[in-house]
Amino acid sequence: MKITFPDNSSREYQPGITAADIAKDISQGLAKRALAAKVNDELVDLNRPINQDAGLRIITFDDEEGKLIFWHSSAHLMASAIMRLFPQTKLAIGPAVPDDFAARFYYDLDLDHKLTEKDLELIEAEMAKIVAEDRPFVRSEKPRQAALAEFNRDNDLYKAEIAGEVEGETVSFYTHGDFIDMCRGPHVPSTGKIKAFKLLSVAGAYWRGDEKNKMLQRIYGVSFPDKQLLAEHLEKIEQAKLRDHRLLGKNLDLFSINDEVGPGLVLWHPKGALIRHIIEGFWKDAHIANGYELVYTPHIARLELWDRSGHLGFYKENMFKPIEIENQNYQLKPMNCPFHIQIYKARKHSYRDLPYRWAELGTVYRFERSGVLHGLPRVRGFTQDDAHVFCRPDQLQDELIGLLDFNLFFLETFGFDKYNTYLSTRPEHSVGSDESWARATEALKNALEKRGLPYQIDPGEGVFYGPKIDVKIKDNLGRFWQCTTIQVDFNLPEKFDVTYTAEDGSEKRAIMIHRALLGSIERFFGILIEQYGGAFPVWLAPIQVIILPVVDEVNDYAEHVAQMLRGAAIRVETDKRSQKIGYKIREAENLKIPYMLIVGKKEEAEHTVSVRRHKLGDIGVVAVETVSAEILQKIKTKSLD
RNA sequence: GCCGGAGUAGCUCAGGUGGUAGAGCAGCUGAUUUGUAAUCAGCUGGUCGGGGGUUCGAUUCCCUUCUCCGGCUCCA
Repeated sequence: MKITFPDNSSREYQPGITAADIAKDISQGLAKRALAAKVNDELVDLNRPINQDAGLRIITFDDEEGKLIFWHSSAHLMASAIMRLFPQTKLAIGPAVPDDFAARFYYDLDLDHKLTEKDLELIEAEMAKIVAEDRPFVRSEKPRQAALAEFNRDNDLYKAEIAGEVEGETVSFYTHGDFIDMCRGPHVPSTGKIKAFKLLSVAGAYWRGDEKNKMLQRIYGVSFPDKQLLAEHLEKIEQAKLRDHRLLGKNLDLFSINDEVGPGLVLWHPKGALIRHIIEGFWKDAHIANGYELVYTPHIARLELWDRSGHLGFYKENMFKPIEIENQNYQLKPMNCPFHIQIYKARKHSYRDLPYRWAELGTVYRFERSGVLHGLPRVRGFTQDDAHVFCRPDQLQDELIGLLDFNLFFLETFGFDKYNTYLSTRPEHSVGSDESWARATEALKNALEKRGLPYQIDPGEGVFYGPKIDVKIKDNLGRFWQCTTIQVDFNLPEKFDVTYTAEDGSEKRAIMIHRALLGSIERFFGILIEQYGGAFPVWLAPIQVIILPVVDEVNDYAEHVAQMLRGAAIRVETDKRSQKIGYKIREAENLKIPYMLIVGKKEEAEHTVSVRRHKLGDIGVVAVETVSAEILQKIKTKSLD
């Protein structure tokens, strides 16, 4: 029979041969690295016989599928160790998690004993034994009904629930050593393949992710085919910790969240506030330059406004309680849109004047459940870089395309050039006619396609009033963050009777687009801190330059240089303390100030400065004008280096 | 909200089987005049997260509450 490989080459083999044998026939190296096989389009174990002509790809850890198989097998390995140590454990589910950054596996367990860090070490030690035993993974099959009966007999309720739902009349099991688990597979050949692993954490997780269900214990782990890869992965995790915006926010004195003020409420310290000011200034200028007008709206409004908008009906649980004053209820705003609608309704509008693009950095308050608060990304008060476009149906397409371009301009300015785009369709709980949802979804889709942006459909993930496009940006560590959302809305215009006067004098319904590009200023700031590791590019750095005099005698010259730069609108400070230069440099490096200008008697005499760049080190001695021009150029171009 | 863990000086942490705590850094004062990542000395600084209980006595034991951390769920 003929086996065809991915490069379209082929070889002849006897029927019944396994992928493992074929891998060995190709090369010893491949045989060693082989984890599983893809026969035609099906992932199978290496030892499954191939009986007819087929396409074959040997799967290794380098393949995405290979990693998932490897981690899935690791979950089995971990479960087998747990069953040896805690035989009373009921196993729930143990998959691999595909994620660019947080790649890992877990197993959800039901056991009375509360697992601790210490237990993780015990489990790791037991896993190491099972790896040393090099137990092969062996597949077997059973009629589904028989398996179901056994699970019910053994009171293995989680497996029974899964067995009750899988398709087909047989289910497969994988055994290694004395451990058996129902599993679709495939798996790596044997436990000996899993040479390097680490259990990361234990946490609660609801069965099937439903908070009505029982809370199980979940152990997360990572594993790799060799120790080097594991070490690299753990190093990556350590690096991420150093970039954590909560840590940097404290160390660089950017912001704080204070217990006495309240959880999820951000205090912007001067340096953080300055960065925010620059971002917001850039944002406003760019909006005005792109045909937007700025508006401001209050922080509270009559409760009835939110009832009419539908927010009360859909998000009451996540809104702060109303404030009662003079027998009237007022609501702290969770959204800006009803206000913008009221601005629109302040007068009549001609079809000639549309579209209106109204933008506001609007601070909203949402009651987030206590357990979900997290640094800057998840807070109770935050500022949306919001805008609403009111347009005619015939303008919708162009508006959306313009928005996509405008958005990418923003993201790229901050150095985000990789992103995933999603189109979210109608959710279960929503308002409006099927027809308007179809139109809105179609409009978003067309815009994406006209702009040639690849996207994934996120079924049922739209907002109650309309479908949306979401953009998740990828940061320097490969993590994705949701920022942009662009939502088409036929519903609020309906509820608030938003119209314009058409050419023929009739009143026609306007269409609204809701959009936030950076999302929340707080969250975006958090993302930026992590993206840059606290070392902001020159245009954003709160202190762009620090002058470091070597001895007190040149303090006047240092101040003179500072004044020159300040005159060019560069943010500069001078460190005139009687400290050794190494001390001042160390401090400036820790503050991640992009330019350190060291001046001593030599520089004073020559009217020069010795330039040191953050992380790059000593650059050399240049004229003040030279470095000033360089810095101004970087600011002007919003350079990222 | 749920599961688990943790709250000691501004920060990072040590300590104590119940007798009111200690270091480094930061801050302050002084000395030092220094050439590319930490000069030296002295001083200040804590109701040991809050409240309640047990006790002669609680930072330590118990209860409760708040906040944070790792997750789950949720996120207009």
